[in-house]
Amino acid sequence: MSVAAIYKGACMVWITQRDEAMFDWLRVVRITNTEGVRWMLGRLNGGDRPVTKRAAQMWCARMQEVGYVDRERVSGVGGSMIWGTHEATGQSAPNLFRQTTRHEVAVSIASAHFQAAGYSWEGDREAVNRTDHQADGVALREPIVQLVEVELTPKRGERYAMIFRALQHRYERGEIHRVMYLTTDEVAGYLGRLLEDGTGPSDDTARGGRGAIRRPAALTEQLKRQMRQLLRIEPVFDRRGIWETDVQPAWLNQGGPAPAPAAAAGELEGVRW
DNA sequence: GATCTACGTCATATTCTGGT
DNA sequence: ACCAGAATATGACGTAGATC
Repeated sequence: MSVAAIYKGACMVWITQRDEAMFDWLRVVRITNTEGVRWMLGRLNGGDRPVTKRAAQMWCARMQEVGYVDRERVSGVGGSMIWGTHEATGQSAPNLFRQTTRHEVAVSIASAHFQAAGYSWEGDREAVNRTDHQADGVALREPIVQLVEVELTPKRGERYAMIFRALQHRYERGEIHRVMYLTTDEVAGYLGRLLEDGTGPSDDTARGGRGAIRRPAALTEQLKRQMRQLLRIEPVFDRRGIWETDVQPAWLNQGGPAPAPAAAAGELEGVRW
């Protein structure tokens, strides 16, 4: 193993391949928290379990001491935000107070869980046009290509209709096999109703920050049926966007190989998940 | 074997939050 | 503003493993 010793005053910190792999991961996800570090360190240590919270904190403290990691406690979020410094990742520090930051941290936790379960993880390709959709990440485990969406607040029904059409298009082209929605309880309930009868939530619970969500007339029966096959919805995040657990959910190892899109086209019921 | 880092557990300190 | 409890971070210490 290639190991570099970094001296900072009287303190010496070993930078191992594992640490460099952590920096690579931080370059992809940009920002995370202690939970994400726990699972990624566990994965890079060669296991499928997270290290303890203390170990993750110690790793952050060591890397912070030599200037490779920075962190900050943010009021109301819970825990510290953690990111790689410019020296470690070549990227500038993230803005901790953007609305999307909580979402980015949640995506990083999802990424860490998938990788701990043996998937590889990469960012989705950019949307090719206005009707296309870029997911939060892609979890790969040969031969299955799984898009991952982290959904902490519900979108408008019309927006979902557009996204679902884009997902179905990508599925039919053979680009992807499945889509996993990792959500809060609230969003899971909303999406579940949306895919069942298209009614969506009552107006007072269906606020995505842009007013009440109305009935999404654009969601056709065919699209709902297609999405019930293509999507899987798992409510793993709490209201803060934290997914805190020491055990991997069973569904990370469920599903088996997906059928080719051509085969699935005529035989949709119950084959993909 | 000596020395050093990594990581675990337990105890303690600090910070945040919600109620009065 | 103040207080109590919860959440989170930190410190101390022991053990394991790597290196010389």
